[in-house]
Amino acid sequence: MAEAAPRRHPTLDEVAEHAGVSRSVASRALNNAPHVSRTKREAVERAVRQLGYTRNSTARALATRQTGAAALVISGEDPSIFADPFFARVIVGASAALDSADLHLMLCLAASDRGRKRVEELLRSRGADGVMLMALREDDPLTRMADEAQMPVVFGGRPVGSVPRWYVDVDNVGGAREATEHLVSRGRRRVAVICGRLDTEAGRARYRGYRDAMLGAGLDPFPPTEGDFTERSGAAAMAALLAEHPDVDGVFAANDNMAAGALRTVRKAGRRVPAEVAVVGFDDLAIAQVADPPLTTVHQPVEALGREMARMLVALVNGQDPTPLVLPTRLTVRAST
Amino acid sequence: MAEAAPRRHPTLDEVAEHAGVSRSVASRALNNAPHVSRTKREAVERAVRQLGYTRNSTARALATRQTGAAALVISGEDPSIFADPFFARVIVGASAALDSADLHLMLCLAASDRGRKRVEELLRSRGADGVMLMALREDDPLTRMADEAQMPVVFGGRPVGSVPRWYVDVDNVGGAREATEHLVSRGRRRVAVICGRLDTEAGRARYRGYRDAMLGAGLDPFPPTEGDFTERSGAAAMAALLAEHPDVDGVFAANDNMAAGALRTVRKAGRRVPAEVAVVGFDDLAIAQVADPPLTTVHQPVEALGREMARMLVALVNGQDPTPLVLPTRLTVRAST
DNA sequence: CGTGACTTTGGGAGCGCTCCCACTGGAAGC
DNA sequence: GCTTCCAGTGGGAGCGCTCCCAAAGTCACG
Repeated sequence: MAEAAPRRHPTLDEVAEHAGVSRSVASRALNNAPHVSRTKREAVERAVRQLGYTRNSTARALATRQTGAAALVISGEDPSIFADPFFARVIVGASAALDSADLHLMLCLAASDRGRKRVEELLRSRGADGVMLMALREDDPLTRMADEAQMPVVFGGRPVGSVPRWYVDVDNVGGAREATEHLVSRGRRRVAVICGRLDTEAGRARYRGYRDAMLGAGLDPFPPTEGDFTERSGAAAMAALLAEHPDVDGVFAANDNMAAGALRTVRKAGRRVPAEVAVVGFDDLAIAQVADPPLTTVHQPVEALGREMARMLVALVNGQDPTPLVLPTRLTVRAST
Repeated sequence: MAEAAPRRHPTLDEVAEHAGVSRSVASRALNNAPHVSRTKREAVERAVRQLGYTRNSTARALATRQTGAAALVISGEDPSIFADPFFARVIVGASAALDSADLHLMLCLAASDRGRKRVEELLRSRGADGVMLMALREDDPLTRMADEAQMPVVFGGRPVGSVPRWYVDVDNVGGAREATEHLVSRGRRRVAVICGRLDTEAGRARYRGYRDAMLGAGLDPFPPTEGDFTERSGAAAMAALLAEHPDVDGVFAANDNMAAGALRTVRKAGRRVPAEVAVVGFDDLAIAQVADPPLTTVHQPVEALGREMARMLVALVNGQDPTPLVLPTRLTVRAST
């Protein structure tokens, strides 16, 4: 026609013109909406193909007030927390669930101040349809931002000191209790604990579970020896434990990384696992199976955690009001106990 | 005023009215653009504060034709490939670089057909300003999509069989060669190789490096024993190797996961590392330090890989024409050799 | 053949922002 | 005193889409 110039991106108007219909009809045809005759629908489809048209998602987002994206925000002082494969698996689960709801995933590592600023900007400027929040710590500035967010918020794990309206968590207390009871049932009496960060709810809850189990068994719980969920901190905590309580015969570590570190220290100290010291972890990540000896651990459904967070968010975005979820854990016994 | 109704989201027009200026001035003030008097600028800032205004990022995106987001696409048959902590570290690097360019990160795990469809949709509908592509395999459908993408594309690692215009890679050949030469320098003569997937460029390049080094030392290279970059596959490959070539005295594994698996098998077979069999890995991920014995490995700058990909993309988005980058590797010697 | 009940159609008004441009008025230059 | 210049200003036209709504066409039924 007149405009043979190869425009970069054809618009819906051009498709409509090419197909000899109005913009409205073209739009309806594209969205598989009703009230379009068979002929015109086909004409539009042909025009789309000939022009290589793809709808501009930004314009659509503006008109519909839906961005088509959900954000996953991972808090933490420094970005290396994200190196924990735990998050990778959460993402796998969330990504799958978002995929089936046709939502894209925006990943925000809110480590630096700048990162947090940008998250705040995102939450306030409606750059996403909803947000999933993880790894919050005590007095985390993200908690306030979440309150002020202009969109639905789902928490992964509960924040410290408050119970949000919507969250997906794992039965940390129950899992830790079961792990500790298992050690006791193996005849251990001096069962120590290597805690995760006690400024996280998961860290606290797992200690609580340990404590409950010890008291329930009529044993003295150890005071918390705190790690930060890394292998290195587990190794250090175990060294401290061995120095102070040489008669320790069991250890519950609040995650697998720290349990692996503990294993390393115990081995280096020349003690045998599980004969002299039995060790239980938490998470059941890959490292648990690779550890030497393979780690007895509390399995938690990590992909499911991500998936359920995403599903809950999708429900919220669709105007529903889902109920919070606490996923069960399950003890997996291997050679370390 | 007349409209005392508590509107959900104030618009720029409302801010302008509240501040007694025009929309244009308000916009300029918000963007720190020139041609705004001090008084009006302050009036706008006050109005913004009073109304709790935040700019609608979608509307802005439509007007500027910039989404403010970059996508990171990770290919792969099944999503579990993403569990490899390698990607987490790439993300940490990329995220930091994108942060300083004020771009958000969209993460796409293009595992399923549906996932790939959605990536294609994203690339064609300009849902991002640019895209980083990783873990492509031979004849990967994403290669074609990348060609047709309506935005800049940066490759992480080279795709099989072609050299894209913009990429960041790691010196896989050089690293593998150095690893193998190191084994030879330790007096090993029967040095086997556990390859990564040979339908990836990294897998092939690392085998090539191994082969070069063996030939250079006047030794017979082993034919490739192929793994898939997982610990389990490394263990299996090592078992096969030991069965077929009981006299193996050195192994180069194409990544740390497989090297760790090999370590496990060797230990189970009752051979000592490194006395009887020396093992070298590739990547220098956390597992290398935790392995028993700690793994000699080819360190690659994983965060830097992500960072440089992001930087290159930012440059492209800004209309520059950066040059491809190949990052150096470095052998890190530990107790396994 | 009129009437109500649909379905199909396209015009137009947004969604909330940026940016071009024409206009004003005061300072500087001659 | 009269141009020249430019910082400051606001109107208006998009960006490309969705969706409301009024108008036109189709059909069956009494």
